[in-house]
Amino acid sequence: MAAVDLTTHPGHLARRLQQAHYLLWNTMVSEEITSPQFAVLNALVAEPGLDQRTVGERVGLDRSTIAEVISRLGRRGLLDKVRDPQDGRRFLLRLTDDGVRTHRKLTVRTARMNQVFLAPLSDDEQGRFFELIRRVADAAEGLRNPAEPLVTQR
Amino acid sequence: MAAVDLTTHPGHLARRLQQAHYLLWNTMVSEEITSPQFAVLNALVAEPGLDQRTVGERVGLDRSTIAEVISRLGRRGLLDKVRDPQDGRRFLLRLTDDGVRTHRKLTVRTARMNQVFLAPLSDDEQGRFFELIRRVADAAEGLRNPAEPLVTQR
DNA sequence: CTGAAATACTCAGTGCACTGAGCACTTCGA
DNA sequence: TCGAAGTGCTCAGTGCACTGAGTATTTCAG
Repeated sequence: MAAVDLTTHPGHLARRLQQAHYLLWNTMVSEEITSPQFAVLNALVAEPGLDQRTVGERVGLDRSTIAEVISRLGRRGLLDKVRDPQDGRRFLLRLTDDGVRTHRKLTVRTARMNQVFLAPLSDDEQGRFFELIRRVADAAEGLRNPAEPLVTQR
Repeated sequence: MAAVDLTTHPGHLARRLQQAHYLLWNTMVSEEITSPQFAVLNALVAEPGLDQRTVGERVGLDRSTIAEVISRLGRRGLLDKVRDPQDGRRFLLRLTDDGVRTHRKLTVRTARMNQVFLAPLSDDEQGRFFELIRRVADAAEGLRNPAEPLVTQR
Protein backbone atom coordinates (compact mmCIF):
# COMPACT_ATOMS: atom_id res chain seq x y z
CA MET A 1 0.00 0.00 0.00
CA ALA A 2 2.98 2.31 -0.41
CA ALA A 3 2.04 3.43 -3.88
CA VAL A 4 3.08 6.90 -4.87
CA ASP A 5 1.24 9.71 -6.68
CA LEU A 6 2.90 10.08 -10.07
CA THR A 7 1.22 13.40 -10.81
CA THR A 8 3.80 15.01 -8.52
CA HIS A 9 6.73 13.33 -10.25
CA PRO A 10 8.35 15.68 -12.74
CA GLY A 11 9.81 12.84 -14.79
CA HIS A 12 6.43 11.27 -15.31
CA LEU A 13 4.87 14.59 -16.20
CA ALA A 14 7.67 15.35 -18.65
CA ARG A 15 7.12 12.05 -20.39
CA ARG A 16 3.37 12.59 -20.66
CA LEU A 17 3.92 16.11 -21.96
CA GLN A 18 6.28 14.90 -24.63
CA GLN A 19 3.94 12.13 -25.69
CA ALA A 20 1.05 14.53 -26.01
CA HIS A 21 3.24 16.80 -28.07
CA TYR A 22 4.39 13.96 -30.29
CA LEU A 23 0.80 13.05 -31.11
CA LEU A 24 -0.24 16.60 -31.90
CA TRP A 25 2.88 17.12 -34.03
CA ASN A 26 1.98 14.07 -36.06
CA THR A 27 -1.49 15.29 -36.84
CA MET A 28 -0.83 19.03 -37.19
CA VAL A 29 2.72 19.37 -38.52
CA SER A 30 4.12 16.36 -40.34
CA GLU A 31 4.10 12.60 -40.39
CA GLU A 32 7.49 12.41 -42.11
CA ILE A 33 9.58 15.03 -40.36
CA THR A 34 9.75 14.70 -36.58
CA SER A 35 10.26 17.45 -34.05
CA PRO A 36 13.96 16.64 -33.45
CA GLN A 37 14.50 16.58 -37.23
CA PHE A 38 12.91 20.02 -37.48
CA ALA A 39 15.21 21.24 -34.71
CA VAL A 40 18.21 20.14 -36.79
CA LEU A 41 16.90 21.87 -39.92
CA ASN A 42 16.33 24.98 -37.84
CA ALA A 43 19.88 24.92 -36.46
CA LEU A 44 21.26 24.69 -39.99
CA VAL A 45 19.11 27.57 -41.20
CA ALA A 46 20.59 29.67 -38.42
CA GLU A 47 24.16 28.49 -38.94
CA PRO A 48 24.87 26.75 -42.25
CA GLY A 49 28.01 24.67 -42.42
CA LEU A 50 28.01 23.43 -38.84
CA ASP A 51 29.55 20.06 -38.11
CA GLN A 52 27.61 17.15 -36.68
CA ARG A 53 28.73 17.42 -33.09
CA THR A 54 27.94 21.13 -32.89
CA VAL A 55 24.47 20.66 -34.33
CA GLY A 56 23.91 18.04 -31.66
CA GLU A 57 24.99 20.51 -29.02
CA ARG A 58 22.66 23.20 -30.36
CA VAL A 59 19.58 21.01 -30.31
CA GLY A 60 20.50 18.85 -27.31
CA LEU A 61 21.18 15.47 -28.89
CA ASP A 62 24.12 13.17 -28.21
CA ARG A 63 26.61 12.02 -30.85
CA SER A 64 24.82 8.79 -31.73
CA THR A 65 21.33 10.21 -31.94
CA ILE A 66 22.39 13.19 -34.00
CA ALA A 67 24.18 10.85 -36.43
CA GLU A 68 20.96 8.92 -37.02
CA VAL A 69 18.79 12.00 -37.39
CA ILE A 70 21.23 13.50 -39.88
CA SER A 71 21.44 10.30 -41.86
CA ARG A 72 17.65 10.26 -42.18
CA LEU A 73 17.56 13.89 -43.30
CA GLY A 74 20.32 13.09 -45.78
CA ARG A 75 18.41 10.14 -47.21
CA ARG A 76 15.43 12.45 -47.74
CA GLY A 77 17.68 14.87 -49.58
CA LEU A 78 17.12 17.71 -47.12
CA LEU A 79 20.79 18.27 -46.31
CA ASP A 80 24.27 17.68 -47.72
CA LYS A 81 27.18 16.29 -45.79
CA VAL A 82 30.73 16.93 -47.00
CA ARG A 83 34.12 16.28 -45.41
CA ASP A 84 35.72 19.41 -44.07
CA PRO A 85 38.82 19.94 -46.25
CA GLN A 86 40.41 21.77 -43.31
CA ASP A 87 39.77 18.98 -40.81
CA GLY A 88 39.26 15.47 -42.13
CA ARG A 89 37.39 14.33 -39.02
CA ARG A 90 34.46 16.65 -39.51
CA PHE A 91 31.49 16.57 -41.81
CA LEU A 92 30.08 19.97 -42.73
CA LEU A 93 26.30 20.13 -43.00
CA ARG A 94 24.24 22.37 -45.20
CA LEU A 95 20.58 22.36 -46.16
CA THR A 96 19.58 21.68 -49.75
CA ASP A 97 16.99 23.91 -51.43
CA ASP A 98 14.46 21.27 -50.59
CA GLY A 99 15.61 21.37 -46.97
CA VAL A 100 15.14 25.12 -46.81
CA ARG A 101 11.67 24.86 -48.35
CA THR A 102 10.70 22.14 -45.91
CA HIS A 103 11.91 24.17 -42.97
CA ARG A 104 9.89 27.16 -44.12
CA LYS A 105 6.73 25.13 -44.55
CA LEU A 106 7.07 23.43 -41.17
CA THR A 107 7.83 26.69 -39.37
CA VAL A 108 4.34 27.91 -40.18
CA ARG A 109 2.64 24.71 -39.13
CA THR A 110 4.70 24.45 -35.97
CA ALA A 111 3.59 27.90 -34.89
CA ARG A 112 -0.05 26.88 -35.36
CA MET A 113 0.52 23.70 -33.43
CA ASN A 114 2.16 25.48 -30.52
CA GLN A 115 -0.86 27.75 -30.28
CA VAL A 116 -3.20 24.81 -30.02
CA PHE A 117 -0.92 23.00 -27.60
CA LEU A 118 -0.63 25.98 -25.28
CA ALA A 119 -4.23 27.11 -25.64
CA PRO A 120 -5.18 25.96 -22.12
CA LEU A 121 -2.77 28.56 -20.68
CA SER A 122 -3.12 32.34 -20.62
CA ASP A 123 -0.29 34.43 -22.09
CA ASP A 124 1.13 35.02 -18.64
CA GLU A 125 0.99 31.37 -17.81
CA GLN A 126 2.69 30.42 -21.06
CA GLY A 127 5.63 32.62 -20.12
CA ARG A 128 5.86 31.09 -16.67
CA PHE A 129 5.51 27.60 -18.17
CA PHE A 130 8.56 28.18 -20.41
CA GLU A 131 10.55 29.78 -17.64
CA LEU A 132 9.92 27.06 -15.04
CA ILE A 133 10.74 24.22 -17.41
CA ARG A 134 13.83 25.99 -18.68
CA ARG A 135 15.14 26.58 -15.17
CA VAL A 136 14.68 22.95 -14.15
CA ALA A 137 16.18 21.59 -17.37
CA ASP A 138 19.14 23.99 -17.32
CA ALA A 139 19.93 23.21 -13.70
CA ALA A 140 19.82 19.45 -14.33
CA GLU A 141 22.05 19.79 -17.38
CA GLY A 142 24.41 21.80 -15.20
CA LEU A 143 24.66 18.91 -12.74
CA ARG A 144 25.89 16.75 -15.59
CA ASN A 145 28.56 19.05 -17.01
CA PRO A 146 30.45 20.21 -13.91
CA ALA A 147 30.67 23.47 -15.89
CA GLU A 148 33.62 25.79 -15.36
CA PRO A 149 35.89 23.91 -12.96
CA LEU A 150 34.40 26.18 -10.31
CA VAL A 151 37.48 28.01 -9.06
CA THR A 152 38.16 26.64 -5.60
CA GLN A 153 37.20 29.34 -3.15
CA ARG A 154 39.99 31.62 -4.44
CA MET B 1 17.45 33.49 -42.10
CA ALA B 2 14.02 32.47 -40.82
CA ALA B 3 15.33 30.39 -37.96
CA VAL B 4 13.10 30.06 -34.97
CA ASP B 5 13.79 30.25 -31.21
CA LEU B 6 13.33 26.74 -29.85
CA THR B 7 13.29 27.90 -26.24
CA THR B 8 9.69 28.98 -26.78
CA HIS B 9 8.68 25.64 -28.28
CA PRO B 10 6.99 23.45 -25.68
CA GLY B 11 7.87 20.25 -27.51
CA HIS B 12 11.54 21.04 -27.50
CA LEU B 13 11.45 22.02 -23.86
CA ALA B 14 9.58 18.84 -22.97
CA ARG B 15 12.22 16.75 -24.67
CA ARG B 16 15.06 18.53 -22.91
CA LEU B 17 13.29 18.19 -19.58
CA GLN B 18 12.82 14.50 -20.07
CA GLN B 19 16.43 14.00 -21.11
CA ALA B 20 17.68 15.83 -18.06
CA HIS B 21 15.43 13.69 -15.91
CA TYR B 22 16.60 10.50 -17.56
CA LEU B 23 20.22 11.34 -16.78
CA LEU B 24 19.56 12.19 -13.16
CA TRP B 25 17.45 9.06 -12.72
CA ASN B 26 20.32 6.96 -13.98
CA THR B 27 22.77 8.37 -11.49
CA MET B 28 20.50 8.80 -8.46
CA VAL B 29 17.88 6.08 -8.70
CA SER B 30 18.80 3.02 -10.75
CA GLU B 31 20.70 1.93 -13.82
CA GLU B 32 18.59 -1.20 -14.22
CA ILE B 33 15.04 -0.05 -13.56
CA THR B 34 13.88 2.87 -15.66
CA SER B 35 11.32 5.48 -14.77
CA PRO B 36 8.52 3.92 -16.89
CA GLN B 37 9.30 0.53 -15.34
CA PHE B 38 8.97 2.09 -11.89
CA ALA B 39 5.64 3.57 -12.92
CA VAL B 40 4.40 0.08 -13.79
CA LEU B 41 5.60 -1.37 -10.48
CA ASN B 42 3.85 1.51 -8.73
CA ALA B 43 0.58 0.89 -10.55
CA LEU B 44 0.68 -2.76 -9.50
CA VAL B 45 1.38 -1.90 -5.87
CA ALA B 46 -1.73 0.27 -5.91
CA GLU B 47 -3.88 -2.25 -7.79
CA PRO B 48 -2.53 -5.82 -7.86
CA GLY B 49 -4.01 -8.09 -10.50
CA LEU B 50 -4.54 -5.50 -13.21
CA ASP B 51 -4.36 -6.61 -16.82
CA GLN B 52 -1.79 -5.30 -19.27
CA ARG B 53 -3.97 -2.81 -21.10
CA THR B 54 -5.22 -1.21 -17.89
CA VAL B 55 -1.73 -0.84 -16.49
CA GLY B 56 -0.81 0.89 -19.73
CA GLU B 57 -3.74 3.23 -19.30
CA ARG B 58 -2.74 4.04 -15.71
CA VAL B 59 0.82 4.98 -16.57
CA GLY B 60 0.20 6.38 -20.05
CA LEU B 61 1.80 3.78 -22.31
CA ASP B 62 0.31 2.25 -25.45
CA ARG B 63 -0.32 -1.45 -25.94
CA SER B 64 3.03 -2.21 -27.61
CA THR B 65 5.23 -0.28 -25.24
CA ILE B 66 3.55 -1.65 -22.15
CA ALA B 67 4.02 -5.19 -23.48
CA GLU B 68 7.77 -4.65 -23.79
CA VAL B 69 8.13 -3.01 -20.40
CA ILE B 70 6.20 -5.83 -18.76
CA SER B 71 8.23 -8.47 -20.52
CA ARG B 72 11.42 -6.89 -19.20
CA LEU B 73 10.06 -6.74 -15.65
CA GLY B 74 8.98 -10.37 -16.00
CA ARG B 75 12.45 -11.44 -17.15
CA ARG B 76 13.90 -9.76 -14.06
CA GLY B 77 11.45 -11.69 -11.90
CA LEU B 78 9.72 -8.59 -10.55
CA LEU B 79 6.22 -9.58 -11.64
CA ASP B 80 4.12 -12.60 -12.58
CA LYS B 81 1.83 -12.84 -15.56
CA VAL B 82 -1.00 -15.39 -15.60
CA ARG B 83 -3.92 -15.93 -17.95
CA ASP B 84 -7.18 -14.72 -16.51
CA PRO B 85 -9.28 -17.90 -16.04
CA GLN B 86 -12.39 -15.73 -16.44
CA ASP B 87 -11.26 -14.14 -19.71
CA GLY B 88 -8.71 -15.96 -21.83
CA ARG B 89 -7.63 -12.81 -23.64
CA ARG B 90 -6.22 -11.14 -20.56
CA PHE B 91 -3.03 -11.59 -18.57
CA LEU B 92 -3.29 -10.70 -14.90
CA LEU B 93 -0.22 -9.04 -13.44
CA ARG B 94 1.03 -9.19 -9.89
CA LEU B 95 4.33 -8.17 -8.30
CA THR B 96 6.60 -10.83 -6.83
CA ASP B 97 8.12 -10.30 -3.37
CA ASP B 98 11.21 -9.12 -5.14
CA GLY B 99 9.08 -6.68 -7.12
CA VAL B 100 7.57 -5.25 -3.97
CA ARG B 101 11.00 -4.89 -2.35
CA THR B 102 12.37 -3.17 -5.45
CA HIS B 103 9.45 -0.76 -5.54
CA ARG B 104 9.97 0.12 -1.89
CA LYS B 105 13.67 0.76 -2.37
CA LEU B 106 13.18 2.90 -5.46
CA THR B 107 10.39 4.93 -3.87
CA VAL B 108 12.87 6.32 -1.37
CA ARG B 109 15.50 7.10 -3.97
CA THR B 110 12.96 8.63 -6.34
CA ALA B 111 11.82 11.04 -3.65
CA ARG B 112 15.41 12.14 -3.11
CA MET B 113 15.91 12.56 -6.83
CA ASN B 114 12.79 14.65 -7.24
CA GLN B 115 14.04 16.99 -4.53
CA VAL B 116 17.32 17.53 -6.34
CA PHE B 117 15.61 17.88 -9.71
CA LEU B 118 13.16 20.50 -8.43
CA ALA B 119 15.64 22.29 -6.19
CA PRO B 120 15.85 25.32 -8.51
CA LEU B 121 12.16 26.06 -7.82
CA SER B 122 10.57 27.32 -4.61
CA ASP B 123 7.72 25.30 -3.10
CA ASP B 124 5.19 27.63 -4.70
CA GLU B 125 6.82 27.35 -8.06
CA GLN B 126 6.93 23.57 -7.83
CA GLY B 127 3.19 23.51 -7.39
CA ARG B 128 2.64 25.81 -10.35
CA PHE B 129 5.13 23.77 -12.40
CA PHE B 130 3.09 20.59 -11.84
CA GLU B 131 -0.19 22.34 -12.48
CA LEU B 132 0.83 24.00 -15.73
CA ILE B 133 2.33 20.85 -17.21
CA ARG B 134 -0.65 18.78 -16.13
CA ARG B 135 -3.10 21.19 -17.72
CA VAL B 136 -1.28 21.22 -21.04
CA ALA B 137 -0.80 17.46 -21.11
CA ASP B 138 -4.39 16.72 -20.08
CA ALA B 139 -5.80 19.06 -22.71
CA ALA B 140 -3.66 17.55 -25.46
CA GLU B 141 -4.66 14.03 -24.44
CA GLY B 142 -8.24 15.22 -24.56
CA LEU B 143 -7.83 16.31 -28.18
CA ARG B 144 -6.86 12.74 -29.00
CA ASN B 145 -9.68 10.91 -27.23
CA PRO B 146 -12.78 12.84 -28.28
CA ALA B 147 -13.89 12.01 -24.72
CA GLU B 148 -17.54 11.46 -23.87
CA PRO B 149 -19.39 11.82 -27.19
CA LEU B 150 -20.16 15.30 -25.97
CA VAL B 151 -23.95 15.23 -25.91
CA THR B 152 -25.02 17.48 -28.74
CA GLN B 153 -26.39 20.60 -27.12
CA ARG B 154 -29.09 18.56 -25.28
C1' DC C 1 -26.73 -20.87 -31.26
C1' DT C 2 -24.05 -18.82 -34.69
C1' DG C 3 -21.61 -15.28 -37.12
C1' DA C 4 -20.09 -10.35 -36.68
C1' DA C 5 -18.15 -6.97 -33.66
C1' DA C 6 -15.29 -5.92 -29.93
C1' DT C 7 -11.34 -6.70 -27.09
C1' DA C 8 -6.50 -8.24 -25.30
C1' DC C 9 -2.41 -9.22 -26.88
C1' DT C 10 1.52 -10.02 -30.31
C1' DC C 11 4.55 -8.88 -34.17
C1' DA C 12 7.04 -6.04 -37.59
C1' DG C 13 8.56 -1.64 -38.76
C1' DT C 14 10.22 3.20 -37.75
C1' DG C 15 12.34 6.68 -34.92
C1' DC C 16 14.42 8.86 -30.65
C1' DA C 17 17.91 8.46 -26.84
C1' DC C 18 21.93 6.90 -24.24
C1' DT C 19 26.41 4.18 -23.23
C1' DG C 20 30.76 1.93 -24.26
C1' DA C 21 34.07 0.59 -27.63
C1' DG C 22 36.62 1.49 -31.69
C1' DC C 23 38.57 4.02 -35.89
C1' DA C 24 40.46 7.99 -38.33
C1' DC C 25 42.35 12.25 -38.22
C1' DT C 26 44.50 16.39 -35.94
C1' DT C 27 47.23 18.65 -32.55
C1' DC C 28 50.67 19.38 -29.46
C1' DG C 29 54.73 18.47 -26.63
C1' DA C 30 59.21 16.46 -26.06
C1' DT D 1 59.24 14.80 -36.20
C1' DC D 2 57.09 11.37 -33.98
C1' DG D 3 54.21 9.55 -30.60
C1' DA D 4 50.54 10.51 -27.11
C1' DA D 5 46.40 12.89 -26.28
C1' DG D 6 42.34 14.75 -27.96
C1' DT D 7 38.45 15.01 -31.12
C1' DG D 8 34.70 13.75 -34.74
C1' DC D 9 32.35 10.06 -36.19
C1' DT D 10 30.66 5.14 -36.44
C1' DC D 11 28.91 0.77 -34.60
C1' DA D 12 26.62 -2.45 -31.43
C1' DG D 13 23.57 -2.92 -27.75
C1' DT D 14 19.53 -1.54 -24.75
C1' DG D 15 15.20 0.70 -23.91
C1' DC D 16 11.10 3.83 -24.77
C1' DA D 17 7.26 5.13 -28.03
C1' DC D 18 3.96 4.85 -31.80
C1' DT D 19 1.34 2.69 -35.94
C1' DG D 20 -0.71 -0.90 -38.70
C1' DA D 21 -1.67 -5.64 -39.27
C1' DG D 22 -2.70 -10.10 -37.43
C1' DT D 23 -4.35 -13.85 -33.83
C1' DA D 24 -7.17 -15.57 -30.21
C1' DT D 25 -10.94 -15.05 -27.27
C1' DT D 26 -15.26 -13.13 -25.69
C1' DT D 27 -19.65 -10.86 -26.37
C1' DC D 28 -23.71 -9.79 -28.39
C1' DA D 29 -27.46 -9.46 -31.97
C1' DG D 30 -30.50 -11.90 -34.69
